Amino acid sequence: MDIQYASPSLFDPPIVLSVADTPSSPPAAADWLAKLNAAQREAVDYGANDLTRPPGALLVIAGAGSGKTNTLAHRVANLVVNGVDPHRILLLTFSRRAALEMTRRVTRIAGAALGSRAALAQGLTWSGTFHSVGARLLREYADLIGLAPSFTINDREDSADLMNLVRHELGFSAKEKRFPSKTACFSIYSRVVNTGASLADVLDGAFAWCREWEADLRALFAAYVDAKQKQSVLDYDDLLLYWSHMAAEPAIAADLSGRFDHVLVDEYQDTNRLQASILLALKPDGRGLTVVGDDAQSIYSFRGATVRNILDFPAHFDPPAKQVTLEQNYRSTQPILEASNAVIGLAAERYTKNLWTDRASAQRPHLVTVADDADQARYIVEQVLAAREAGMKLKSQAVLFRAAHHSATLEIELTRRNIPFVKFGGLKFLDSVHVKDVLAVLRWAENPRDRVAGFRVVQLLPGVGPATAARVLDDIAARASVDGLSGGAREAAHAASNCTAGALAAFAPPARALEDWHPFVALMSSVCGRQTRWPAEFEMVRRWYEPHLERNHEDAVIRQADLVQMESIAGTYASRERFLTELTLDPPDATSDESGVPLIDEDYLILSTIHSAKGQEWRNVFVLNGVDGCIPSDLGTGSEAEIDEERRLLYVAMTRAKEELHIVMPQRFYVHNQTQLGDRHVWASRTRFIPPHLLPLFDSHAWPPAPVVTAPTAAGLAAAAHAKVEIAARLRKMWD
DNA sequence: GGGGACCACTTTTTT
DNA sequence: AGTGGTCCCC
Repeated sequence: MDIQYASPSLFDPPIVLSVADTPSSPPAAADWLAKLNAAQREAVDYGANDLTRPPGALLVIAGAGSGKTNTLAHRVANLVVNGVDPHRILLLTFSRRAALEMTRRVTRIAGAALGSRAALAQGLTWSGTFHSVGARLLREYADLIGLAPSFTINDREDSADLMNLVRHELGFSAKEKRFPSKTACFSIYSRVVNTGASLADVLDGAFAWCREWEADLRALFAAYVDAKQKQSVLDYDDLLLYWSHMAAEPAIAADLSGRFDHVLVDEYQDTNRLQASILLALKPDGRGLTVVGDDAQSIYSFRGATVRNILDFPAHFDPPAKQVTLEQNYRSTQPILEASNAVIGLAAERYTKNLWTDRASAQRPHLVTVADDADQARYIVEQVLAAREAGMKLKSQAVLFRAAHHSATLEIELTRRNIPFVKFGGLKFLDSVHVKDVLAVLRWAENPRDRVAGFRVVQLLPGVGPATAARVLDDIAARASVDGLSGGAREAAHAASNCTAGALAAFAPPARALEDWHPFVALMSSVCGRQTRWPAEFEMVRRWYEPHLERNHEDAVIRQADLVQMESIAGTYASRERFLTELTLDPPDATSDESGVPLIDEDYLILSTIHSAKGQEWRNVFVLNGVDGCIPSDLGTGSEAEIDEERRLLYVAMTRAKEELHIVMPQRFYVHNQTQLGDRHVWASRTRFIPPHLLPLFDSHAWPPAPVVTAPTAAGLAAAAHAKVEIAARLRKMWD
């Protein structure tokens, strides 16, 4: 089959490595590999210098801080040094940040080895998350698989909204007994897709209270899939699902897997069945496949990830995958590592190794008892500032927590004390209504069949509610189906675009919306017809939106500032489509206090959920709320498996620390909005993951320290008696 | 049919 | 704090 690549710009001209740079045996057994230990070296070298064909599957079990990223980067660099075309390497990472870091390192390492750094800088074009790579591939092959290339991607909320729309249409919202919420429906759907399990099994396992709705849910999901297809909209799961089906289709599979000689996957313990199936479809015999991970750090099972992927990996292939284990930890001091090992050692199921290190230290991790949330914040501020006084940058220090809201009190205290910070995880500014409103306009323009976006946009006008909005959308759809009947997916999309403007202009709005209707039609026809160049278009939408923002929100000024900031982000993307896609798949993951995002060179403290801290390290680490109910979260104690995942979370948090680790335990904390009792506080006890027999591994103390009662000593008084101090006289003198 | 007022409920983690 | 539902008036 002859594949025409839709966007050739994705492929930079292949890098030509000069013959002198690629000797058949790597230069002098490569001293650039000399710093690696034996196990790392084995992983890096495995099959790398056989130019005839890629080696069989490789599994690298890499404990926390064992130089995993470095090893993977060296392996990629080694492949390139040995002549593999970097364009033919697919590198799947967990986040965009990880992808950038990896590309940076590979460039540096391979550059040092080859002395042709500049050429390699643009080489690794295929690195990113499963989802973003999937989106790219799907756009290229869209025509072949009956997908409109202009498809838009729904984030979690959009997907739930669409699910809700369908739920209403099927009349499930009016059932006599309450039907599962849109979020619940969507979670169930997503879980079925990601785990590859049957609906019945998923319901039995994780959603027992929805068991009775199985038949209705099945009908709902069928209608949901139908709606997505009619609207040319994909959700996150579809990016993987379409990819996996595409890769299993013989006509496309050969071309697809032929594009990549090597596929490398980071954080393999956090992939799900669907992702594993994609890899197997790409590399059925495992040749050229490398996966790296650590089962002790698996913390994403709530999203369908399964450690079975990593455990069963070797046996998938014949001969079984080569396995290399990295056990030397280069990150943490020995006492920190010992405490972390002890915590993970109590897991019901233990798969791996104890990490070891030669970084000695006398300082055990601190286990600090404080009175409450407020004292916890004060303790951290005091310690952070003290460390900075001692020369440790704020950026080298991090505060980690189980749930995003756990840092609320600390954030207030930091703001009050003027300490800059950046927070990772939790709500993104993309989730706020005003940002979603503006994005909905752009998404609707990009894909006029996107009903969720259109529904939202039309209702921004005063006097337009769900009923009118539905009529508007029906008008547009009716027009589009007449005009677009003959063409394929691409033609239909174009036709739909024209129809939006036409149908809007012809629509008779309700009296209350009359005044706002014409500016709205003008905006939409301009945006749909691409009459304005890209970043300028954003400004146009923003200006149109501003009066609606002011009408609907008390705090319009703050929200306006967000949109202005977003406009400058928009300017960094080449097109509307790129902007929407990348923003949905890799949303900016940091938020900071109201002073705005700190400048690059400015120093700031890191606040992060434990999940978002994955793969990172800091010299000084504070873990908030080391108490039962927070770690483990009281919502995650249903089963032994859930508890173990919470334990791994604590393990991940602890192993982020290089030099100092503080686990802080407020003795009581406030619970807000309890239904019956209103706000109240509850007493908390130390996390169950640090039982009494582990206490010797920690340095336990309370803060603030009990005041030492001092009295003048007899000797002191005797000494003072010699010098009689005339204080009264001094006070008088002040006014002379 | 739109929308304001009021109430109950809810968020653990994220591509 | 924001959502979703219901009630009621325009």
